[in-house]
Amino acid sequence: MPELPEVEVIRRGLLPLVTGQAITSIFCSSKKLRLPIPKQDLLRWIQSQEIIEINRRGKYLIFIFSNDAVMLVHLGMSGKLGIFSQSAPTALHDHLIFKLHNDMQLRFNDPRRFGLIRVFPPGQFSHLDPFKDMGCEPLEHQFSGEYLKRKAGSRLQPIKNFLMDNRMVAGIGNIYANEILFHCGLHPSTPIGSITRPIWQLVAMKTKDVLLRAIECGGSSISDFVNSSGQKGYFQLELTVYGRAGEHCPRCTATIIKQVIGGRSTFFCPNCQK
DNA sequence: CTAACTCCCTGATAGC
DNA sequence: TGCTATCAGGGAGTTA
Repeated sequence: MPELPEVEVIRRGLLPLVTGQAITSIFCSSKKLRLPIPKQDLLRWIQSQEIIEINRRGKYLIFIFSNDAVMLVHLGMSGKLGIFSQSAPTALHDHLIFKLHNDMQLRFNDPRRFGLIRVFPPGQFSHLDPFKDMGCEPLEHQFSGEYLKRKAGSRLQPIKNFLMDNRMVAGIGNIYANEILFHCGLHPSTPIGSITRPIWQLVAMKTKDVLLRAIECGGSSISDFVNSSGQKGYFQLELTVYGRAGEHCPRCTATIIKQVIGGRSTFFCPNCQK
């Protein structure tokens, strides 16, 4: 389940392999992802164009092409992007394949089809800004305790739901919300309206720490991008609480608890997180 | 206005 | 061994 760090690692892994490459042909499956794959727009605007850069906003990858067309890719729950040789056999659930000028292929594989591919014709991207409601990038300067406090207001919402709300903070999913709150010593149900300025500053700092550390972990396995099994190991980060119900807290002797908060599995140490 | 729920989808796993 | 039930969850949409 790629969240901001995984998406960033994928971006960095792909960059040196695809920038400057023209798309010589495109294969699309007819299966619907979150939305149908825009086959006609891909053929019309992306085919034969060169990849100029790849950016990221939250969990979205933003491919910029030489004609100024833009393709957004969201990996959903199970989406993967990888570079393969032409001779590598295609896999079940390969939904989009770009054949590149250097005879390699960029493949998008997504078993659960929660992913999303969108194409913006040249000049249309900023016009229809799909990120207008998205919150701050947590690794950018303006993401701060002040920002969080302002967004939170006096509402009763549990902080975990708040951190996972992409209108508040971009790119944080269930796993990193759990990890961040552990490192803050905050109970996931803490009402955001009750959180003080210094604690918001702690949240901002720990959010940056956890995400940056995860990106660094992923960076060490970037070489796995070119192989027939796609990228693996971009999940090398040692998770402190997520998925560890019943195990001992690494900081004290208490047992980590699993509880559903906001419809999602939530893991925390009942002793360290108050 | 917020908050809580539903749906989309397949693969891994638990239970029988 | 082989079946079925359950769970995983991002984001959009709907309901309360």
